[in-house]
Amino acid sequence: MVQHSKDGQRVRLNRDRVLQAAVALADKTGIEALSMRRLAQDIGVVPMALYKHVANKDELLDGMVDLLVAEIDPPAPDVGWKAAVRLRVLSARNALLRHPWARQVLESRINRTPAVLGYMDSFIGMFLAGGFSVDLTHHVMHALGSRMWGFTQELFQEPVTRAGEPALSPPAEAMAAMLEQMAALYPNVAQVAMASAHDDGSVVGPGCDDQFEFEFALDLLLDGFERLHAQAWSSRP
Amino acid sequence: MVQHSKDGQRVRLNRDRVLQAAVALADKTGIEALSMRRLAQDIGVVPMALYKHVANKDELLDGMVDLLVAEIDPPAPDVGWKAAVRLRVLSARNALLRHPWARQVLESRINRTPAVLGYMDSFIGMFLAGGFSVDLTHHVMHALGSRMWGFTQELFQEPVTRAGEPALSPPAEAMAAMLEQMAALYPNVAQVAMASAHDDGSVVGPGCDDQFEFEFALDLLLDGFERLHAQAWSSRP
DNA sequence: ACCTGAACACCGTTCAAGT
DNA sequence: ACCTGAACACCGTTCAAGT
Repeated sequence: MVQHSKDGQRVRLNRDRVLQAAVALADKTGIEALSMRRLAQDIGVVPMALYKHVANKDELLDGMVDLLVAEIDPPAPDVGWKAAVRLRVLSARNALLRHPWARQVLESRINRTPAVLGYMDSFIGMFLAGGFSVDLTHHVMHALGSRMWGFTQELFQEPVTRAGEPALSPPAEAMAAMLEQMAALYPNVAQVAMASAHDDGSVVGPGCDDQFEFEFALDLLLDGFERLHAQAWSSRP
Repeated sequence: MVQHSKDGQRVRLNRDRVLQAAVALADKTGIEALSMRRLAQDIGVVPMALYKHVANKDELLDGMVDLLVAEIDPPAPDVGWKAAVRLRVLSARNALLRHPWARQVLESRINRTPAVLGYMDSFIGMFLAGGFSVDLTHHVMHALGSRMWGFTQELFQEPVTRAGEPALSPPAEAMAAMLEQMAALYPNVAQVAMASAHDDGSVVGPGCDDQFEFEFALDLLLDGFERLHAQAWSSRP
């Protein structure tokens, strides 16, 4: 993993190399396996060498988020606020799908680096450019919440499969018995799960189309925003 | 912290005492400070004693979530689905405000203990009882997402103040200078922040009414659900 | 200026031994 | 049956020393 230049000399470590390596490692092994020591080992350097380029692990994580933010598309020009917001949120979502660690990192910390503030600023700008009042924009941003980052908490989330381990599932009969017991204990969960499983033909698993669910909620909110804007809604009485 | 019965004998440790102590410790010192070793010390027992009552730290966290779920009110009878859902989500939110660690714990793991599944089941039951199709209920649950747990990612979240440390803020002139710089770099953020600060008279801080923002988004979604239900919306073409 | 080694104060968890 | 002590394989980070 140590990078060498043509003449065999070590490439000098710098902040960007550290952050890129951290993202690559987190992508590959998951966020729990990302430690300063493991990262250093991956780069081919002693743990303490990292501390010349990031102050501590928190700053490392901030830097990783900054790299993620840079992957999100800028607002599309001339498509109207609604399409612009929609496209951008879906672009953020795509960035998140490429970096599964990002959701947890975004959720577990206050993110106020210049890159993050810049993203939020240009996000707010889409509503203002669409003629939204500052007041409505404020509340609408809150309503979007984590959707602005391309995620919401998933309801029927699958267990995180560590990179490497295969997700081994119990044999079919055991599965059927489990389902039966589930249906007895949690009839409503079962009903919803059955219905969506029937739709897409998968018997096990929730059989949800994540993308559909995400856009369903996103559009509900966007439609709500549109309605409020049309009626010149204000939070002030 | 060691509990003794009247005759001075040690009260026998059990799973519930461990979980209660864990919740109390997390409430008091924050989730980062909750370690098996620290918890054991708090209870007055050697670390390994805990492992007779919880398999590992993950199970401890699951158990803590179960205690939280038990604090959420059951569905209110005879008020209609919309009021029932609204009340329950706000009850979940209150439970979360009492236990600041819960949001992170809920977000960082798959929660599928019987207590959690029971909560989800009865939550789904509110929509079904309101005449929602299984299909619509399914998507509506996804749209609620983490709002079902009483939270969404807060946009302008304050830094977490560790229990104990005072939140010291820079002097007023430094603050003003910072705001000016902020406004130059992130004009849209500044505009939104200024407007809401003006509303409630606070100059520093975002000046958001969390409760208002939460209910704003919640009601947008609930209104959207109502509209879809009224028009017999289905995800199947 | 940048990297290193040794050390400190922590983790979660195992195992074999105590009562 | 329940608790203990010692040990293992990890953490993030400090400090003083090397080149």
